[in-house]
Amino acid sequence: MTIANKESTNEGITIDCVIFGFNKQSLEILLVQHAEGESIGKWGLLGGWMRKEESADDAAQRILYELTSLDNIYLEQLKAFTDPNRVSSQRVVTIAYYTLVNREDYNIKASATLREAKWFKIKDIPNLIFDHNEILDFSLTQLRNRVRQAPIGFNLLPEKFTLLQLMHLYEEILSIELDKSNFRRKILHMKLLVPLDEKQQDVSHRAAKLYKFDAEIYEKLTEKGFNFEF
Amino acid sequence: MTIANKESTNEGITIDCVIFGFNKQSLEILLVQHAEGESIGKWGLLGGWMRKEESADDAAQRILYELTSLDNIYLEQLKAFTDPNRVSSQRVVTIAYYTLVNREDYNIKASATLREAKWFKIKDIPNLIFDHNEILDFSLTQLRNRVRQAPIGFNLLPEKFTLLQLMHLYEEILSIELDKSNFRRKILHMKLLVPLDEKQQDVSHRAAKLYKFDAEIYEKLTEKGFNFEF
DNA sequence: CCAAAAGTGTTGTTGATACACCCATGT
DNA sequence: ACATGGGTGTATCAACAACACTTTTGG
Repeated sequence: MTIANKESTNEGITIDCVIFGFNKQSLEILLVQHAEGESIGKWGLLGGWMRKEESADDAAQRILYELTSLDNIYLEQLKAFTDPNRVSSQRVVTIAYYTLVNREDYNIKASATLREAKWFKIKDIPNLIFDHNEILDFSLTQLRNRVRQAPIGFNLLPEKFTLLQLMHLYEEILSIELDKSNFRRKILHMKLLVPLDEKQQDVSHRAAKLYKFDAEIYEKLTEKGFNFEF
Repeated sequence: MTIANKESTNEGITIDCVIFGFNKQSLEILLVQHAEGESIGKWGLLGGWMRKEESADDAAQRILYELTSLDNIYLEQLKAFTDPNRVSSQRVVTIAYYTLVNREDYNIKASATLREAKWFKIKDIPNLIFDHNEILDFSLTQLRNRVRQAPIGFNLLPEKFTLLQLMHLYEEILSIELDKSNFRRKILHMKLLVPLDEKQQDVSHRAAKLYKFDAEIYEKLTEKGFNFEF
């Protein structure tokens, strides 16, 4: 994020967001181009100063909204990065967040954005400003752990999805190969997904049934002692 | 932590530590008594200001050392707590840590401490200053999750321990009951523990074999794809 | 008819669970 | 001898992996 414009901000604390998206079977990250300061043109995480009257969660929501116009996004605090030398010119502590967005939603609303933003495949991440590569690595590890313990992967998919889409998502995030049949059994057995009376359209093969994830069902199962594990 | 004495500190950022210990089959937390300000006599987490030239990790180590004289302790960043009103008088962001200590080590070295400190059982935690109860609750949830995913519980035990001690530790932290036989099988099957040529002393029943945890073995197993799961 | 993905069925293996039982030691 | 915890053995069941198979649909 940019080291300028501190009016009404909390001294020395910024927010940085790692924004994950999923597109055509690959995991991607949204980066923004730096517009000011020493490092014009370099890519980095989306960030901004935390304001005096807002919490870090609120600040992250605001910063995310300013870029994407997206609201109500899955957002989780990652870690505070505090190395005194992480930014050369002055001391800045950053509180990093990661977020999972549905690329379809994003594509619709992201028109009126201020900064240059672009999706990068994990393999193609360039050198980023400050310690942003480190933050990104950390967030990837975190995502890989979390996605096995809680049903958060759905946030990367459209509301209605097929089981194979979901399987490809897990394969990509965890860098593993899965067996179609076993994956179906395992997921359906959890009774977490709502089967819809709809099928894929315009595919040149047998159309797959669509499912959606229901957070309420998950809550109820959790109360009964159910534990999502993949 | 106390809202005073900010010379050479980073503006508005403190460190708070949730210190877990395990004593006679119950999980306990070390709290310190507030000596200054509005809330004299109230209990809270051990805390202090982060200094300008140190990272949060370093600050946490230092603050912990100042109280306990303990070095090289298992310490992990929990979360930044940032509600603008979490401290009434002014805005203070805190970066919370949790740490697992071996009570035996602590008892030896904790003599020359500055503040009044006391161990509390989880059930007996009083009302704490600021949002420290919230931080504590969060750390408990975190501990319960982490202890199942990584071999960190050993930090709460003496270097040499019996399998039953370890089992009681898990039972207490996770609030569950475990089967002795099945627990032994599961843990020993991981081949993570080193059996020692030593037995318990001075017990009024058959003496149990002692084991120790070896971090190097764990590293090697992890490289081979082993995943600690309890 | 063929390609491509959807979806079902079968089987062997592994690991968790429940529980019964014997062993060693201090009082 | 008995209480207390240490330690072993076994039967049952559920979950998972591997893999073969059938079904639907567009081109």
